[in-house]
Amino acid sequence: MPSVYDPKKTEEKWYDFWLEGKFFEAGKDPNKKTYTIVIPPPNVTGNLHIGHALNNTLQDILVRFKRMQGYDTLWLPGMDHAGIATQARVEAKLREEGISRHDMGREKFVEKVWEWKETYAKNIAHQWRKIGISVDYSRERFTLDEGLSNAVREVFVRLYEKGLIYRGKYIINWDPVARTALSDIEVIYKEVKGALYHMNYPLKDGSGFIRVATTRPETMLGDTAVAVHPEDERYKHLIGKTVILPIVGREIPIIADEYVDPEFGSGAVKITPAHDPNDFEIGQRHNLPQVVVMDEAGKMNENAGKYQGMDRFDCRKQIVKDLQEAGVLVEIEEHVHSVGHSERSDAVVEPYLSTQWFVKMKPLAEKAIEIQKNGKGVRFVPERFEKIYLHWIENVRDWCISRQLWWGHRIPAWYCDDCGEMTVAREEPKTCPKCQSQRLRQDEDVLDTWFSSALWPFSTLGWPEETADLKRYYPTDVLVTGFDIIYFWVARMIFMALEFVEEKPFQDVLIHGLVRDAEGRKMSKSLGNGVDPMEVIEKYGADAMRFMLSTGCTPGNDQRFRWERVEAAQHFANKIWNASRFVLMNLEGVTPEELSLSDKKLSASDRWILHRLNETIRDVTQLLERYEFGEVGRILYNFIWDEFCDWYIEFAKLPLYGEDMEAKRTTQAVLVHVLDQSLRLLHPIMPFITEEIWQHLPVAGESITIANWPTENPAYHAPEAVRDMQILIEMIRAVRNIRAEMEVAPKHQIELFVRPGMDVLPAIQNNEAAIKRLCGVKQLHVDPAMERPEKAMTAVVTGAELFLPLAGLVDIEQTIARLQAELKKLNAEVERVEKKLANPGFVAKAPQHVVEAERKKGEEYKAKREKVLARLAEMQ
RNA sequence: GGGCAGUUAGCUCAGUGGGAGAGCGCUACCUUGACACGGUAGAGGUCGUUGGUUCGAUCCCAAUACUGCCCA
Repeated sequence: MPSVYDPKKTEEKWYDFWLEGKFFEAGKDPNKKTYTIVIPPPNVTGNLHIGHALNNTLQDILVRFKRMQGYDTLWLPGMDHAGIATQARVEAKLREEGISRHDMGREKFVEKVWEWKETYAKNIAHQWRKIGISVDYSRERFTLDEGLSNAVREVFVRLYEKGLIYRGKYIINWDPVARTALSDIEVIYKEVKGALYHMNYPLKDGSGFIRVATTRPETMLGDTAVAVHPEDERYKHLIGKTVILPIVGREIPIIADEYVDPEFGSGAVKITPAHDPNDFEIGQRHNLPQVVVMDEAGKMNENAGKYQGMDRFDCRKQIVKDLQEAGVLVEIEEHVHSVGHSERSDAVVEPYLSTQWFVKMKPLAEKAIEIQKNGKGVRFVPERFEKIYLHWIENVRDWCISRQLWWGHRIPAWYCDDCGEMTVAREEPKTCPKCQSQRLRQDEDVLDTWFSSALWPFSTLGWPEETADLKRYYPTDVLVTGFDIIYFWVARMIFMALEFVEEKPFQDVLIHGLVRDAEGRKMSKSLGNGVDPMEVIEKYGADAMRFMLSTGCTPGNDQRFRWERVEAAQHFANKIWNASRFVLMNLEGVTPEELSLSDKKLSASDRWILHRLNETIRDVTQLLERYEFGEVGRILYNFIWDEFCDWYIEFAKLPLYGEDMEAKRTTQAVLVHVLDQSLRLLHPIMPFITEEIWQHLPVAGESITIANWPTENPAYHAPEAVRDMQILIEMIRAVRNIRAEMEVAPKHQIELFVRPGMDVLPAIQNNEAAIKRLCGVKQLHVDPAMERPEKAMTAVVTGAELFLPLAGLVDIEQTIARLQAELKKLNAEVERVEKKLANPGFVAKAPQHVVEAERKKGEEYKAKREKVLARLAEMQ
């Protein structure tokens, strides 16, 4: 084994090994309990970003953990066709070649997208294996594959038949760049500096004018009324009168409607029913005409008169100029307001009147709200996200599901060219059910991508067929995802599942944060600050990346990506590697039988590390159950590095290099056991390096991926060994401290006198060799009754006094200074404890064990202080 | 406007109703038979501010300031 761990040489090898062994395939043992996760399907067009790496790592940790615990684990992989995103990218590519999708036609274009899909799906699959995820590829799904498309149709038809899907002409959010409708949540509101334009609309009777204000003056071309509040004294006399719409010349009425806020602007508003959602509703109440003045690309249409063909923003400039010249526009006021932008194209969203398909949300939401409120709902981790979810689902509006795209699930509705009848069906109808005509046309639109994603937890398991997988693995155990798609995805999966499978889709939802850049900014293409997980793996290995991502944060919180942290994780991997090298190098000629721990005589350090291993097993297991990955990482890091490597291995060198064969065997057995168990505990986080090392161990089985998860062994419970080790460690540190202060060369062996109390005497006597080795001591004298040596450096530790007669080096001044510093600390501690114990409230009300602990501490501090004072008295 | 997070060592972040922690960085020493991606010893914080609850608050509660996110 080389002295530096090289992830590149090992990672690829083991992933192939795992696949060949089919360790990740579910369903091998019907007697096992199941543990199921469905992967949040990444968009098929694109690379996995560092957020996917985090998301996948967390799931992999859970699945590997449960697999080792003996569950029949199914982690089901798959990808999403990502309608707008994918289509936009393929269109952009075609545009470079000077082709539009309309040139190609629908069929050819969709074929082209499928080609792209194949390329990118391969790419993502490759990235999955690099990250090391333990998914069951035999069950991989794609949102547009046949089974899932059947599920989509089934759901659509059933909802339609129930009256929960309808088609109608409403104001929707229109993306003029992607030229499609959007749902409410695909609109992102941003604060934008704009202006409020005040205009005087002249009354028809010549008696003056009425002032209205707007932020979108170009929409005035579509005005069909002016509205005022019915109780507004300023305008009461004008209700029912007519104004002449400037430029257009259309006569429009002044109407009264409660919706108008008399406080805002002039208290009178222009009404554009075809270009504003509120105006649309007012228009419906008052039977106003709806004049659409723009086309699908955001250009002014034939209803815009001389502005026809102009872009909406150019038109705004021109119309402002014209209105100013006409004396209609009387004031322009700076105004900050929030403007909707398309989540995908970032285009300013246009409220637009058009015919679309909708899901009626209230009845679906009700079920979800009900189970959540009576405690049978989904458990959100962290809890606070439940409120966010509930608030949304309680206020949800109908969902616009039709998209004017070609890439996606085509809406299963057909129109008869002869009688106009619409048919919604699972299979394409041959003839019109009303007039028997064969001239049927399928609806051109496709469904919102999230419609199919909403079915993911059950459609991937075979629904609507009652498959064995669906029976066995549904509902899933946990969904792991980011808070940014709670509305888009989590909420929709829940209400769809409740409607169609009548059971919630997952027990828990684990919400994680974003991975931000080192400055805390969101990673984005436009900033170019994204981190490619493949680059991280290339440089540091997947294990280091996984350790860094999964242990770098608290649940639900964002984290910053810092290369130094990946480097630290890499160093940790290397540390484990070298500790393992040490163990393996010292096993020559040992048979696996000799490594059995039973009937071995254990030393204090053996019992100590085994006791600590027990505690580590307990903590890691509990923390994983609670999704506390950050704590798991820290605990394993500290146990392996600070306790196993820094102390146990150093203690182990003595028997390993010594003559006592029995002691040597014992140490070897403990080393192998602790290493084996540590590797298992670490495997879910760092799968590659743990498999690599584990396979070198004499106790290894087929694969660590299916090795048993460690459990506590009560036989190794040894709190007294912990106490002994604490004393030894304190002593060793004190000696090293003096050596460092006195600049004693590390190679220079010294003489050490120890005057222990009777309570610590056995611990010291039993470990004299270790003390000598770790302190660089050639002669060690231990005697509870010893006389203080002349001219010696002195230290006081718990239960013992140390004397170092450093010939020619003893510095009285420095010793006094150090003892005085120690005295100062002890004084402070004693004072703090005594003050506490002097407080009758504390003694009376604090828990008994806390008071006891304080008393004990106080006594120890005082005893130590006495010794320090005695030493000082002798020297001064 | 409503809601939710965060504010702890130079930096990035953990954490706990009872003696403040890690990684990186910094200082000194050390290539000691696993590891310089290392070892040993150290320096460094009135836990945002102000009140309250409590025997005791960095932790619980309230207010407040700043930062960020979500919703309208």
